[in-house]
Amino acid sequence: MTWGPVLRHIRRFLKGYAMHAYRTHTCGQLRASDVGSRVRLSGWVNRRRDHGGLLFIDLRDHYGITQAVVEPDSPAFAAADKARSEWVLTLTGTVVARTAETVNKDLPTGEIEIRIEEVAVQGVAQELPLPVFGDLDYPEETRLKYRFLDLRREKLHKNITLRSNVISSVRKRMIAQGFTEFQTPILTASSPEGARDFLVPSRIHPGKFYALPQAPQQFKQLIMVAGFDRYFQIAPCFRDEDARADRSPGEFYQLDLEMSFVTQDDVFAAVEPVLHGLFEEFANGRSVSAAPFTRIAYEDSMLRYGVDKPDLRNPIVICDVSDVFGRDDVEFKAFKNKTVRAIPAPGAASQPRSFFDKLNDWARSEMGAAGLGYVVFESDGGKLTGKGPIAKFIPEAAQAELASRAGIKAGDALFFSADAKKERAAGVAGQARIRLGNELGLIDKNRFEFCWIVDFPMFEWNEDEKKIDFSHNPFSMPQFDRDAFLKLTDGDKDTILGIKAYQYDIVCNGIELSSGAIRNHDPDVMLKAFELAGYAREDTEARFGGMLNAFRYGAPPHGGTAPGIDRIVMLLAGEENLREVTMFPMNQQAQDLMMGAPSDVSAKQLKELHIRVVMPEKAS
RNA sequence: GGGGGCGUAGCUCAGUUGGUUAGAGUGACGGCCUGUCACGCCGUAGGUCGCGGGUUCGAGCCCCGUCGCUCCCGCCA
Repeated sequence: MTWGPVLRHIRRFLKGYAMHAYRTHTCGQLRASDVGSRVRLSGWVNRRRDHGGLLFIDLRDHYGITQAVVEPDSPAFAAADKARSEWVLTLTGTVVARTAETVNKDLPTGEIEIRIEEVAVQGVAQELPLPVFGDLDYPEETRLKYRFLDLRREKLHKNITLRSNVISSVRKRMIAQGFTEFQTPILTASSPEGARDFLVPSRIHPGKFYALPQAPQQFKQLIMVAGFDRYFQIAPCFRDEDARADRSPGEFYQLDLEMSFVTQDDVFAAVEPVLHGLFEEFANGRSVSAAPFTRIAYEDSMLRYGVDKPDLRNPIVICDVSDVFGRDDVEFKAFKNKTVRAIPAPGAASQPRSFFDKLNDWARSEMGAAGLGYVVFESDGGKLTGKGPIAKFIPEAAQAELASRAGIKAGDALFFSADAKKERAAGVAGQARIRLGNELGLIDKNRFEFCWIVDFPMFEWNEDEKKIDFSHNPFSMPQFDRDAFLKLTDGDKDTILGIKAYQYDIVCNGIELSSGAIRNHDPDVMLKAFELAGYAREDTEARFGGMLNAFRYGAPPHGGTAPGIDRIVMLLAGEENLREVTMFPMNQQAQDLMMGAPSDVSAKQLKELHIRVVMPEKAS
């Protein structure tokens, strides 16, 4: 006789009855069909409701909330009664159906509850500096210091989960498009252009430093030179610049991508389905503009929207009316010989006087403008008539011209931004357009409107230093005949400043999601471009020798872009601050309040790194 | 580096023209309550009004300085 079959039988028997130490189900799992089962759940005490003769405990985990109940005559009551908010408990009991009146329709588990038979305390919690239950707003400092509590809260927990799902979807979509994921170094060389670098001192090489990559820009181009054809990476990027609500201090993530043997249109065609599909997947009822996305030349964007990242949900379109104010019959002297941009404000005629004064004050104080003139158009016996402080300087015919050019109808107002400098007039008009869109409620929050901004200028005039600068990315390919480009000299200033680059941004709802370009893979053109921007050939060779050298051994034409992951998640989550979609963010002063970074280091560590700290002198 | 806003109980906030003992809600603690799900009711504890200085008979409130947080400008190829 053998014991084998008997042991197997016993094992099978025990498996049916012995419970897992912590849980048989999650807190979001049980349904009416589970009634009668004996189950074990583990989680945090979300909420405790003590009715004296009856104690409810809502147990919460990542998956959901389940109500548990215990009565005073139960042997488990004493233990359950001690539990407080955010204690971690393991509850064992039987699933019972709730009566019709006590079903909670707001919870997926609302048809049942657990009748508590055993309570095990896994972890107690002190009084909370930040309640997990509820969605009240709390101070940033508290939230960051107790990030682990904030992350338990529903909104943040959801946002971070969304972020993970977004990244997972991006990977799938990129791989499906034939891209291959590669890692690039975190410790690399300091790059002379761009933002301030984070530096890491070298122990082995005294006095020398690594830099954290601002972006894997040169690496991804080298990957193309290496023949991998299509690269992507969810790439960490590090820039030591001051923070903003939509700009994390220190570090952020990009969907970095690069492709070989492509034109600008090929890059667009590869990126559009990824972004469009991604946004559709997580839109949750919101609409996503159809691919192919609208393409707007930089110059047109600056004219029509006053910014290079227009929010196309805003229906307001700016137009130039300099010539109307230049006419002899228009007497408004303040606008003569200036660039004048007109910003229509649909329906603003019914706004009180304070609305116009407030906007004017804002333009003067925050934008440093001379002010925002305006004309209110009303119907006067079927005829459109301008009213307001400056209307009397504008004769009827000129008013009609302004109205028709700006698409004004009765009940609208028309604001004017004027400046001797074209860029300033455009900039103030652009900010006024955004403000008017918000204040007049013209922005549909349930839409994602994408566009490409294309044809950025390759160079710009630096007025302070009286020289030509790169206006965006020095590695972009100029839209110019190669031979003619190589022959350009300093004397061709106007021609040079007119050169566009194969440089483009993706914008969604007024947020710049990414910047990209068809790269300059021709060493001669690259040296020439840097020469035009005032860098001697030797300097360029010294600074970008690695990449230039690579281009001399057979470089394919290539291009790419790098949408910001954090900003994408921010848009999809409907948040206005990156900290709401980042698991462990730093504060605006680039400090991690939970971990205490940055921190002092020991004298020994400094010595090993050949570093001596010189504290800044305190102003006295 | 510069500008705006904020700083009062563990937390969210109120606090009148400068006037007696600085309040409410929430959380904590104790009591009552058998169907709640933001449970309800009663009670208790909890304060260097960010910090320092000044004006005043008297300052949470006014002034100066300072620190912290936040938003913006600069900066972010």
